[in-house]
Amino acid sequence: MLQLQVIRQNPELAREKLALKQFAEPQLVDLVITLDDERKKLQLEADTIQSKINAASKEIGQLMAKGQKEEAEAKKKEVTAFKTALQPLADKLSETEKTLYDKLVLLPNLPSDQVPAGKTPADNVVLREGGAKPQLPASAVPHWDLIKKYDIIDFETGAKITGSGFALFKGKGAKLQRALIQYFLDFNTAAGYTEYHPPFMVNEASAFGTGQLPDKEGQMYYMPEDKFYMIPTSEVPVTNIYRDEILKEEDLPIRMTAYSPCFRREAGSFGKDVRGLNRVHQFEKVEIVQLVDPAKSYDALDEMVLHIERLLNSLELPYRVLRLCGGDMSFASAITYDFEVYSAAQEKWLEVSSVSNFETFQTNRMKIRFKDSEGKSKLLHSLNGSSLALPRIIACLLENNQSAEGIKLPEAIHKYFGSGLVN
RNA sequence: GGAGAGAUGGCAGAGCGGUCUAAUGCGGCGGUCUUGAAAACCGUUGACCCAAAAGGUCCGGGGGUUCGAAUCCCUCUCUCUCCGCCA
Repeated sequence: MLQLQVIRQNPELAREKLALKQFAEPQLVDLVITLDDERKKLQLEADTIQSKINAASKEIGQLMAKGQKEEAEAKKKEVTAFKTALQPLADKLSETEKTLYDKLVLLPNLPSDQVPAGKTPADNVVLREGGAKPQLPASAVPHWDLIKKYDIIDFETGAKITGSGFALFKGKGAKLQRALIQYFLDFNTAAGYTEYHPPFMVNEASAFGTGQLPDKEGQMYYMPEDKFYMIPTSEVPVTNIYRDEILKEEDLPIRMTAYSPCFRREAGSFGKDVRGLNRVHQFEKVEIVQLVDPAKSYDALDEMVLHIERLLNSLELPYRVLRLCGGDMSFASAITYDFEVYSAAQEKWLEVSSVSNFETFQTNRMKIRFKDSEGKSKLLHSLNGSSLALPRIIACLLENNQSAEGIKLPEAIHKYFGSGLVN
């Protein structure tokens, strides 16, 4: 949720920034400001009357104590008149507050100055590439063939158990996934992130806090009996750890990491281009989240980007870093870097990580604040990134490392898994 | 699933219709004393709305009774205890 004061300070800039994000209703900015003016006016009027009621009520108490019953009764009548006058004002005020809030919540975050213009993924800017694309033998095949050859992931049985897009990992496949999770968590904790294992379902307040509601409601699995949402990413429970809290400056930055399965309905996005592990309803991911002093959030963002780059380098996968254009960024983000790895057999780049600075957009919803050196409470900045999402990493590891002898895995995961898969 | 108890400021905890602008303790901050520290003593210390002053709101959430609610009533959520079931 945007901070009202930011919009009020410079409505023109807010409208420009929203346009960069391809937001269709920039006039909402003006509506929000009008509603806020209305709210202030009503608040003042209501407070003035309330003040009179409070004073009169106190007098009644004192008159009663002195036994001046008649005077007290007269005062009571006075208060009743005030209350009658207050009622419609109070109703109007709460109605205005609600409308204001409902509109404010519809505004996406403003993109930061570094965000390039553009509407579609084609407009994203490739910042750099790393690693080397492998030369595969002519016999090389995509991962959906390799998983059958080695009998490590079974989509047919997954579909039988649950439905399409649910993978059943088996034998070495199950172990490879577990090994990667373990490696990623170790890599993150070694860099100073505290490990968490959160609940995999969240309540409505948590889903709202990180911005999944109301924006992505249809993308989450929902349990109506208990009003729980299956998490689409551990970002949701982990960031909500500090919801409604005021942190001390010396506790910053907060750096957290968590593994979780991620559940996504992916409604409408299944076409013929999404095969095998490229897009599934349940996947494993290790996430990093930071809560930092606003003055330092862009340094933290750079640090997270480097951290993920180091991790990808250790996996010896060819990758590239993109800065997303305004039109391709998520609702809540102020700036996003995507990491893609090159899937050599599919000859495609696959997104494996997304690193974002949300600035105060999430923390404003969650009221995550800190006391600054002057003792004032200020909103923190929240950031997160995947490190990493498993399925596409597994797809690339299989495809890019296939050979006549089998699949040779990178050194970094030998101690977690072994050196590879043999024919 | 059954029965009961509870939810108050950073923490502990009193208050159970009208000086609650919430006692007290701990913690935090400032000071006195001290070469310095500790101890002791004194002072101070919640959040939110409002440009600010004035004013207002907040004692788990929501609703009600009343001139007046932390306090009474309804309801929801959560926590604890006991019983049952269970990985």
